[in-house]
Amino acid sequence: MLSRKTKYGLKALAYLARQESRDPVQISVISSSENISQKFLESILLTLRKSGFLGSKKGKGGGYYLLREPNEIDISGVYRILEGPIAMVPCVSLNFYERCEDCPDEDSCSVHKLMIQVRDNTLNIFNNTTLADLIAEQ
Amino acid sequence: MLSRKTKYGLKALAYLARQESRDPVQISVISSSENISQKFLESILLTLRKSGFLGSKKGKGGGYYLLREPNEIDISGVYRILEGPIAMVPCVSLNFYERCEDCPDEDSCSVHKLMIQVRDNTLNIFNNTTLADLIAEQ
DNA sequence: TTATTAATCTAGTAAATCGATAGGATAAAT
DNA sequence: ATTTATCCTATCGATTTACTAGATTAATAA
Repeated sequence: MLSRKTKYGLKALAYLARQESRDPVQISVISSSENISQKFLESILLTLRKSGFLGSKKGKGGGYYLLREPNEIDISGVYRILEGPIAMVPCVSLNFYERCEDCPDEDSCSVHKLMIQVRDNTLNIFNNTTLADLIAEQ
Repeated sequence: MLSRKTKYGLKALAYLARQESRDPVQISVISSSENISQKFLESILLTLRKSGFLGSKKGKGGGYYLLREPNEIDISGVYRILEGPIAMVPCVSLNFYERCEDCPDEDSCSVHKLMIQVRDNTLNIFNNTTLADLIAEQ
């Protein structure tokens, strides 16, 4: 299940991608447009700024803005920052690998092989979808 | 992320599928073979029995056994019973649909379209993989 | 300089979920 | 009657989730 954090983060990024200019947009504007708790969104946008997706400006006329073009920001990067591993089990994760304590041999594990398939499929979608695709009409 | 419950459930089912006969296998045998807490596995197998995947027999010589052949049990059914929805957001779930409070219009939601793609891909794998595939060599 | 504005940062918190565990009830075999 | 093994209910500590409070800092405008 996708956490609200990730969902809200993607929606906020899509909102910023839809703007014509790259001028700063206030948190309050995004939160009310997208029906997201302002304080919660605050922490999400902060995370996205710290990880290099967004820039920010304080004070009057301040807010958040995209640092790259929408077609240069794919979903996998955002997902990994906000949600964590794309894989359903740590033992098939490319970026967050951990072995399972219960599993003596990954290669003979029936669940392992299945989860690699799921990971590859999801990764394929996330790697090949950008913010520009998210906001495309139709 | 896949819960341990689902992972253990799949491993236990795969274990039973690997047996040559359909004679009952005790929980303790499965739990020690697969390194799963016995009490936890107990509750998982009970769930699988109640949902029609397993049969059981009490007393000496008792245990759990598959009610159908491994190639007749696909992953999606098991996953939905143990884990819940296959979709990453309730608003794209086929079996556990719920609308999002924050979303005025699903069709124009950028996350919605993305999550439908992920669901379709995962569903495709789960619908077309059976216990027989899980235990196949190589 | 001062006031205003809006992001930054630290902390905390209620509720839900997860991964178990305890212990007795029930049914089947010897 | 005794042993065996599932059935069932209840509980529990730890973690995660989805927030909220409130003070601080930086940028702009008066």
